[in-house]
Amino acid sequence: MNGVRIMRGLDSRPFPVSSPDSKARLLDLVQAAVRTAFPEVPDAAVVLERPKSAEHGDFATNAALQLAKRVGMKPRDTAAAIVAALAANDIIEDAEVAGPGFINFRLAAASRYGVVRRILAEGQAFGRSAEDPARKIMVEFVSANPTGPLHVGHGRQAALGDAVSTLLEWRGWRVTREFYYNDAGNQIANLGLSVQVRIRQARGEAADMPKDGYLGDYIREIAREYTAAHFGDAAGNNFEQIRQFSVDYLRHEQDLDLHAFGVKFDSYFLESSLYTDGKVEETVELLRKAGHAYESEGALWLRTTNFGDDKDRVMRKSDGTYTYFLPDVAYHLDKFRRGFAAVVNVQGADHHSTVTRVRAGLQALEIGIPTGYPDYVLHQMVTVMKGGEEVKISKRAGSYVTVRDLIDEVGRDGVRYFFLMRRVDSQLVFDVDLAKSQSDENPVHYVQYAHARVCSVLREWGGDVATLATADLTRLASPHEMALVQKLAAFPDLLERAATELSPHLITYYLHDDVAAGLHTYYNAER
RNA sequence: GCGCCCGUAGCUCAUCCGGAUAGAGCACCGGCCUUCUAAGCCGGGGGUAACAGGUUCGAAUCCUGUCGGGCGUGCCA
Repeated sequence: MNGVRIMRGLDSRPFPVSSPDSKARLLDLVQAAVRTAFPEVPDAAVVLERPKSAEHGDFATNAALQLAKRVGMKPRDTAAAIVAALAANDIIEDAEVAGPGFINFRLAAASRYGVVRRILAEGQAFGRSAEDPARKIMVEFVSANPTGPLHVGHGRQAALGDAVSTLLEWRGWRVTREFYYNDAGNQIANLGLSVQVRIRQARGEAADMPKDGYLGDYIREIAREYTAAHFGDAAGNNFEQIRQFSVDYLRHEQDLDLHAFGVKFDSYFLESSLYTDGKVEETVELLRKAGHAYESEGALWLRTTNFGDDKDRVMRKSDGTYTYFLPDVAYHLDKFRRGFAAVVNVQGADHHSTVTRVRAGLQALEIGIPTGYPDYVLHQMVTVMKGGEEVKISKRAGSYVTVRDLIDEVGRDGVRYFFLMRRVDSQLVFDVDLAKSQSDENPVHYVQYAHARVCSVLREWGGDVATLATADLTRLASPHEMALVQKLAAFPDLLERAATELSPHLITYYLHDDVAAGLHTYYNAER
């Protein structure tokens, strides 16, 4: 369990569904059979899986392989005993012992095609769960500093955060999407200074960039806007006003980017509010009271080594200002107090080191926040390919590929899909030329094309989809049709898994490899 | 040095809380256009899952080590 090792793991209990499906009924049957055949092992667990290969039936279980040693029988004999103990029923057409001791089940036609009726009846609700207001969860993502445009890394975060949120909603969670602005601290001061320098340079004055100044062209643009607006500060001397103007300007730009990307947040949280509301000070006090803070070399430290960190961390520097660490702890304390017992943070893997630190800080409060709070989805880095070459990204030098660039060139849906195609722990290569291409090499195109064909078929047919609910579905008996129906039946399980593992890429693969490929095969074979 | 992620077909990648013959798309080879998008379909070749050990009835999957790539390792965020 690589990518999610860092996560506490979400509660995977299934939410109640409207009516038990074939899988649930089959599971009951098999469990009963195991208890009948082997009453001496009442705790035997039965797991039904959907075989990769259609020739292994609709469902399979390895229960006999697991049980064989405990009951002192050969695996295949164990499996045969379970099959023999199956109660009479109308959903299993065939149960056979296969391979080393698997039991493969083939469903009766009525049960297998029941899923089609179910999809027709439930429509978009298929596979989803009703919202449970008691299950509140926050997904924090993007959280870019307002010091520049959103770049490709933020794009991956935006796509991931929004997709994870949607998956959780489909599984019944009440999700709050939140954006955290680091609008306090050094970087913002540098932003203000950088803009101030550009304002003065534009006036023909000599002014040097600070050491960590921002060099991108957008800084000149902000300087121009500020000068144009004037604010009675033609000389660019009102630093506080320049700083505020720059932050507001960039926040607005980021809002436009997110809007173009179709991502909406429920709330925005300003780091600066943690200071103005006294939450930073309060957090320090709580940590002191819990006895894990100490002073050394003029700084205030937290003994995070008591909570799994490899070294203690500075909370307040010797110059009296706070490191980013303390506001982070204060922020997550605030999330907890707002009633979010579950929180997922979507971040780039370059922030990996904060995970242990923030969790340690929350434990050090000793107010009953669970270990492993919050959960993290950490994604690996993004590189951009264009014209067969990697586009180098340097924030310092101001060379960039922004989210807006990608959206303008590729389109919103394509950009989102590309960002969701890979496991989060894989580095992602965004090939702009591929994403733009109208060819079957482009997975987005392949999926969209399948959808277009479905629409086309329905249009040609011209009938009412609702009437299909009463059609004779057992006529869907060709291998292509059966395979497609099986794929559709697997969707609810897939959805649950993708939500529990916070892994949207499972859905993109399903759409591409199973649904789109299945539809293309089906239409062309049956035409 | 230490920590985390990655290494699977020519390419891009799935599969990873151990299961059946390691899959998909593209690329390549051979077939298929009077009917809904040939932007497609059917068939075929292509694999020591980086490498070496270990655990197991069974390892791409778990453990150990080695090699290679990425990201961290701050009184920056």
